[in-house]
Amino acid sequence: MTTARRPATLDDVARAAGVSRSTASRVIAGNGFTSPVARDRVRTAADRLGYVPNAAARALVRGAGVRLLVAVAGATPSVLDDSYINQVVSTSAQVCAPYGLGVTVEWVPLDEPGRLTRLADDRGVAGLLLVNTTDAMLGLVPRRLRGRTASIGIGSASVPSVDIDNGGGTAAIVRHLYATGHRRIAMVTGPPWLTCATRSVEAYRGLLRQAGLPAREVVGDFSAARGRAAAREVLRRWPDTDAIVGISDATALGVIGQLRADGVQVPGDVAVTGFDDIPLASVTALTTASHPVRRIATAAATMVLEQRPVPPLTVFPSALVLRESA
Amino acid sequence: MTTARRPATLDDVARAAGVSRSTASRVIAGNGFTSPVARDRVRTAADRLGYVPNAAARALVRGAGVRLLVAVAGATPSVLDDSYINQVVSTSAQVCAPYGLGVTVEWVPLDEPGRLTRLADDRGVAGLLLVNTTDAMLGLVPRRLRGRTASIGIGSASVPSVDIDNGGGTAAIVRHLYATGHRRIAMVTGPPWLTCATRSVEAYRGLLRQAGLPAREVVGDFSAARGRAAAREVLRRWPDTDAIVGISDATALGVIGQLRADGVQVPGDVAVTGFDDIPLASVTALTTASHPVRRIATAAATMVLEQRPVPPLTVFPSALVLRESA
DNA sequence: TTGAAAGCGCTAACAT
DNA sequence: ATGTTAGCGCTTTCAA
Repeated sequence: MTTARRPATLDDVARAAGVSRSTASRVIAGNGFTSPVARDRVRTAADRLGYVPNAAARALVRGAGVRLLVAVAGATPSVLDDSYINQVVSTSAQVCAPYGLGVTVEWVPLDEPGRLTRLADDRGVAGLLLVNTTDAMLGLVPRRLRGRTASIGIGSASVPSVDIDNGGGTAAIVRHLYATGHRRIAMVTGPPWLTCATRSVEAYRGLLRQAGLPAREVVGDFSAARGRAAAREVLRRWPDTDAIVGISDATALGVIGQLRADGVQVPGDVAVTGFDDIPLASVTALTTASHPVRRIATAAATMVLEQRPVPPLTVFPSALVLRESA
Repeated sequence: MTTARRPATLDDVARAAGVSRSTASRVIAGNGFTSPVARDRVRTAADRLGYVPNAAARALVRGAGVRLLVAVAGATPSVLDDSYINQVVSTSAQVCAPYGLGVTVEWVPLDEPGRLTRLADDRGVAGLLLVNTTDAMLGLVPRRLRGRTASIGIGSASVPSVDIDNGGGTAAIVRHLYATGHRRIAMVTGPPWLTCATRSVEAYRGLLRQAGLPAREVVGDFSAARGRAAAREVLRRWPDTDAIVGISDATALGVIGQLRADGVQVPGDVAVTGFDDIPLASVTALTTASHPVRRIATAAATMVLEQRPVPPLTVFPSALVLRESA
């Protein structure tokens, strides 16, 4: 039985390997010149002792941080209470684990982007992951964090980003509706300030215009509750509507719930589509577009962790998922 | 404009306040004796300089860690890919933010509880949050982390826990079914090793026994896919079943999907209930029991952060939510 | 290619 | 009640 003794430090490893602490450090951290012999001996010793570098000590001397900050822009703190955000945070936390870094989430009010500065000025912050960010916030990323920042959504010259092809995804949905005979297609949109939502709306508008059809838009906010209300509004304003495009699955499910409650057949009378392909979309047979959120979050987190030159924009495709609701 | 200069250290604060670094430390960290005058001057100086303690330095000297480890027990790594876990991780990350601690998630294989030891031996780990843990894992919490560990689910003499009153919640559901005239009630259970799931099953069995009714159990795994298959199995084995209790909302939604696909009316022919009240339960009009997951995660995370003596077990109630499916 | 030495920012004895 | 002092474990000049 191994007694619960003090865990090995770099000094222990160096001593066991018969080299100086500096050499051991160079081998473990992977910087500076080391002879193959030294490398080998240090690695062996480290393995044998179960050496794990002390993240705090490392961060201290390097002036680096110990955690990844996920900064989510939004109107209210409740934006953090969202399954998409949960997934991004949780995935980041998985990606960070092997690096010995933790993850923290904070809300940045839309009308007070300067909050980001306060948060990012903390030296404990090793990297920054912006979610649903605005141009104003992108401009406020402190210089110290340049190259240690990535954005999920829009990016900038100095902030690389990963994004979903929302336009393409929405276009595929609208084309499908058109191809299946729908001509009076309405949309429940997202908040206007959100670029990714705007791209969907623009794709919808563009396609309808091309087809010579009028746009029928009601503003929503991604929530199911708003979706219910929006469904009523759509049918009140345009009673002959035969399809409703939801900006999100939650929106679409709200729409469907309200329609069915009002005796409207889905998809018989009105076809309904979502966006995101949340787990329950499959259960509820919702036609939607799927997005690899985990892969996206992984890509973004990896960018800030790896510090390698990365392409300024990585676009992930949106894939049409046909089910029964449209 | 404030030039982007080096952030203030404790030394800067001490100098500005005209006291020694130790005094400043005592004021900021809140330990040891300090005069009201000193307290005041240090606090003022810290505010003025925008001082933020360096988490790495603090952790280093204290021998404490810099992150909270959320350890999730499960059969496969895919347990991390779950909305409940996402919510726990994300909530913890919110709670940890003001403490300057990050969060990390790792999977602990059920058949290899020792993995926990390896993970927790990392000195970077400041605290431990066990999720869906087993007795074997509870016994492996390293001594260093005693008092810095909490469990969501079962606990032990040395590990305080927060838990849901699954038994009570399930009992309320079964009673409701009974009260509404159902007598041939089946249940799609969870994996047998999970204590919280077992408690639900036992409540179900107990109530049926009391009523002199036979139990009808099919093993599930919380997933919708398994729910679909289980629905078929239930009706094959007991064709006259008039109600199905799902161990989770996903299970129940799978059950409902399959029943409807097979032309069975819900709740007309068979009533179906879920458990958890996920956001979409309301949209799909699922009768279920709701649990304050965010409050639970907050309570658990706070326990490990605050280090105060806490009650060994905090039970959160399960609240019956009546909708249309039963 | 390696070692010696300095110090990152902070806390906690210990002394006063 | 406060100051002095000695590190926590690591990286990184600087010399050799």
